[in-house]
Amino acid sequence: MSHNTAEINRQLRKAGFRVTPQRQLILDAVCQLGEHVTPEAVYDHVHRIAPTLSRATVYRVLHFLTEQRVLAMVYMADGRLAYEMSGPEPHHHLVCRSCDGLLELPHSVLRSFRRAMESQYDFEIDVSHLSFFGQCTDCRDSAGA
Amino acid sequence: MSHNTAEINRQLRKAGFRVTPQRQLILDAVCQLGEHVTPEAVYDHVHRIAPTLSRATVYRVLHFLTEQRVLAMVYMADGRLAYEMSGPEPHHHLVCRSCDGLLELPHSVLRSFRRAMESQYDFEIDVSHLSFFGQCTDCRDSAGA
DNA sequence: TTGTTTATTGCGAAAATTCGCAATAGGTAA
DNA sequence: TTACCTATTGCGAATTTTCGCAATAAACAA
Repeated sequence: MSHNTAEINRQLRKAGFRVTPQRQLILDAVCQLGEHVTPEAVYDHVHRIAPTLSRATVYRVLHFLTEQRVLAMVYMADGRLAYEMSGPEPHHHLVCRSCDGLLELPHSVLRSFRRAMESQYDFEIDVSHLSFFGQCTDCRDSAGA
Repeated sequence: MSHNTAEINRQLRKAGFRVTPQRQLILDAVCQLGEHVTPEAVYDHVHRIAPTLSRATVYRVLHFLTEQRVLAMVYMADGRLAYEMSGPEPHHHLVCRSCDGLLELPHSVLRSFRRAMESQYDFEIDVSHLSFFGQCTDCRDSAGA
């Protein structure tokens, strides 16, 4: 468990929300399961510990924690939705549509783009996590051969 | 109807796929319904004309036409998936999470970013349509007040 | 502690999306 | 035109995601 539970709980309470065992379990699950965690994976994991915890709650909590910026939504190549912890330093992915491979993109790469949107459009992009889809070197090479 | 049917059909046949009335109806529907068209909207529209056309087919054709780059997937602020024609000149959106408003982003803005990814990571980003989420001026102002 | 308020959960049903498979019908070549 | 091959459809069932509402239990104040 690498997230700061106490800090997160304080933040939620301060905003008038409640810290429930369900929310903690689900957060722990995402944290342990790593990157690109699907709702079903969370449910499976959590259901073993708390068999009465319902699917609906998993979905609701996942949404909720995303709104609170504790988690970040991640789009998979197939269009499905997954989640992961949204750490203090955002990171991004280049997702290859052909091989489903992931390339990490440091946040610094997005900084200038974000600033440009702010100055040109007065729009504040949420960059907690972005995924870009396309083709990696290897797949492009083998396709073009 | 503003898409070049003949050209698209030719392209599909050339790739070994078939041009069916269902596919044409669904494509026409997306074209007519405009931007950010949901599967349900397509089904409603198409179902009036062809009552036996099934939901499954709508989903399959939407996926298919996206793979063929005829349509582009668009993520809505709530995480749901929608579709739209992927014209010759891509355009992008700044989507406000608070008011769901859309700001058009000309493709030129993305060009340099795309090139950077290509030279730095040798990764070819598919930029047929991108959506960035965040907050627009108005919502930020009213929230911060 | 105890009581009050109301955010949150669990349940079952609804809605949305995907899957498997037999039947249909495009494309092509003779 | 006809016949063949197989991509695609429609159907119904499975799976995933959302919804509505009554019951529960966090947070907080007394």
